[in-house]
Amino acid sequence: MRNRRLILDSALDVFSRDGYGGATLDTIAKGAGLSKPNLLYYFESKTEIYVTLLSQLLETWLDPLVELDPEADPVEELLGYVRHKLDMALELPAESKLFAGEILQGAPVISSYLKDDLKPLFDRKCGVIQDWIDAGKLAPVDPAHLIFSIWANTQHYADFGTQVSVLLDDQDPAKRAHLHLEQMFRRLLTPVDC
Amino acid sequence: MRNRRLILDSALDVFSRDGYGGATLDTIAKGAGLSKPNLLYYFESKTEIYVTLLSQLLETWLDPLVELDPEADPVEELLGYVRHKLDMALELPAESKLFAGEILQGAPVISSYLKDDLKPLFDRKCGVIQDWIDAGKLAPVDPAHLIFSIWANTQHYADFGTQVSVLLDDQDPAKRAHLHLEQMFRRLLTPVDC
DNA sequence: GTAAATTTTTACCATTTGGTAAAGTCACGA
DNA sequence: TCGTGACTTTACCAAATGGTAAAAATTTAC
Repeated sequence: MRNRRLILDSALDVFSRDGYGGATLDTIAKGAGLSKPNLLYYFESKTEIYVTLLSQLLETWLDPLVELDPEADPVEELLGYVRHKLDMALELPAESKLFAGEILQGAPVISSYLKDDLKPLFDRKCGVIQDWIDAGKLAPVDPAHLIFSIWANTQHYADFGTQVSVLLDDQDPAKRAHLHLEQMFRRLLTPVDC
Repeated sequence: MRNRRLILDSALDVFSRDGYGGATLDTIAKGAGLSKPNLLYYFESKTEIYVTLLSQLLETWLDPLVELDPEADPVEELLGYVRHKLDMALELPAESKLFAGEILQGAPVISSYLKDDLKPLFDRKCGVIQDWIDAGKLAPVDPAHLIFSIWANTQHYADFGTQVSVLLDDQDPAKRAHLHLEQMFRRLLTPVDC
């Protein structure tokens, strides 16, 4: 069904721009080139569209964290994760904004996902990072807050993209953002012994 | 006028929780202990409440950045800024979320503020940081992206507070967040010559 | 104590919104 | 060619929402 894709594409635009409460079925339908009742032939309700969108998002969104390989070189592995997350934020800002909006409003829809899926993965990866530190392959950092700061820094370029654009005179932030984050996290993570 | 304050307090709650589009005058009025028409005696429209709230917010929000003193010790001055911003995020999460929601939606209300007020201040402070670097008192960093990363890391604890709470099992993140950010930015900013 | 000004309530209203019913269109296989 | 199932349109509805008019209540000033 091609129309389902068109609807979800349009809905991603609208929900990420106007928030759940500000989005209307008419706007979404128009964006997909359909009438509202026609849209409701493919989805039962506004909420169902929103939930579908978030579910699909979550599947791919956490993937980079899953990939974090305990066997690889810790610093490079984490820097690769930073790069990957930054690229995702720069290339898929709407997805990032949709997620941000949902969390901002207290995660009414995905709170059970956070507890049941994200939390165990998060704890596991905190363990991996702690093991790296214990092995002396990584400077001692707080694993949980390290992950928070990676998320915060990368998603900032999507979620606060409007502000970033204004402050940088609309120059493309990608290159300098990459360099800055690489520098920051390399310094933080490289074990010192000089 | 005490009722105006009650209305703004309630509106801050509602707007930051439900977003502009999701907020309703009835909800705001109920939160302030008033009826909707009574609320509209004090404010002309929903938009006026929202704009008033944002204006008041912006006044105090940027203050810490204004205070950044070119004469002080660079590393300690910037670390003090980080601490201050983190404290604000932890103590006034609703304000942070209101701002985040506005930027997330493309800053429809405050885009002129960003261009006319924030941008000049931002450029000035980038200059200060660059001077510090040129004087060898700060490790070479990209000033603009340094500020972004300070904002990103501190506001994260407010804007994504829901997620943080879930992942940390509701333990208070304040102390560890402070330690982590201090460590991260100290390493990034301290000039190396060993 | 009373008139004027301020504040609050009651009763509305037009529009928007999420959603439905049902009639119509279209492709396609028998 | 007819029927069947998938899809689309038209016409609609009840509830919610931002906002108004005007009367009623309350406070303030003299």
